[in-house]
Amino acid sequence: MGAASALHSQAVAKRVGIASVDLECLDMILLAGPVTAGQIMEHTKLTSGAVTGLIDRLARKGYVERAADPQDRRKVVVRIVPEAIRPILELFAPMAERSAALMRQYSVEELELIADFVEKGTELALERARELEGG
Amino acid sequence: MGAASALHSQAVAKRVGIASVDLECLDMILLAGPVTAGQIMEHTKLTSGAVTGLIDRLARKGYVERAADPQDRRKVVVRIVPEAIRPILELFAPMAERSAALMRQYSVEELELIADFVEKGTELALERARELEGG
DNA sequence: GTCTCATATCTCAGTATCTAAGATAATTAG
DNA sequence: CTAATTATCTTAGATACTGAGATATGAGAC
Repeated sequence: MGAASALHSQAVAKRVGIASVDLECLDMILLAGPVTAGQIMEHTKLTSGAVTGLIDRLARKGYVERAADPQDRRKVVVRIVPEAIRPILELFAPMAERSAALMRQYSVEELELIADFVEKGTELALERARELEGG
Repeated sequence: MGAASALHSQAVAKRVGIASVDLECLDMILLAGPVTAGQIMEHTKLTSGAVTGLIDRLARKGYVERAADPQDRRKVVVRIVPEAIRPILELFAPMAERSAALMRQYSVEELELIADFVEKGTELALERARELEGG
């Protein structure tokens, strides 16, 4: 399912005309609200130089804007430009709708069971990833 | 969960010292048996030139071997070298064991429900990806 | 058989992205 | 107020990808 989901994202990215990493990053900014370049570094595991380039690409296409953080002026906060990403959200909409339709076929108890499994599986993967990075 | 799974794969790839795409490709060859360069193209959505380079990298490190297809000598079949990938499989083992342990906490009926949901979700993503690529 | 077209992979030039190291600027601690 | 730290940007060099074209094999028409 992870592989299928990655293929879906890749297909959307190709339609939009941006790289998969760039789209993934855009999604992250959308979900996490305005984020700093450093947060993008942590999330994508890219170096600072690569993140600078990534933000440059997204900004050049108008999807995001850079702004100085008033609290800490070393930081750069990156904000989504809502109008610009609307076409992208529309490409995701059919998948979201069909997922919702799939979920409606299950009872609340069943969905809770599935969600619980998914959360535990996610935690397992994240924990093991941390282990591999650390030791 | 897809993102977490991707992070786990990335962490394994980093430990092994190869790129994520290369590891993903190795996994595919392992699952699908000996495959041709063309099948790798389809799976990874890379161009033929990129796949040549990818096989070169895996072969140089000894993980796979090239061989001519006796049926069609234009084709190049790529085979896993089992001894070489053993250390990689060991890095995946803990995650596999813990996933198995998680699954043992559920009844057969519950697991069937979850598997069914996952399969349907996978099909949804693949179908939508095909739509985006086609129309 | 041989000619043509299609298929499978490789090669190569140009482009893009990444890493690593170092520069710049702002913040924090002593 | 100086030194150390933090956050981002810049740059050079390495690597990988795309697209076009080369090479070699296979398949069908005649």
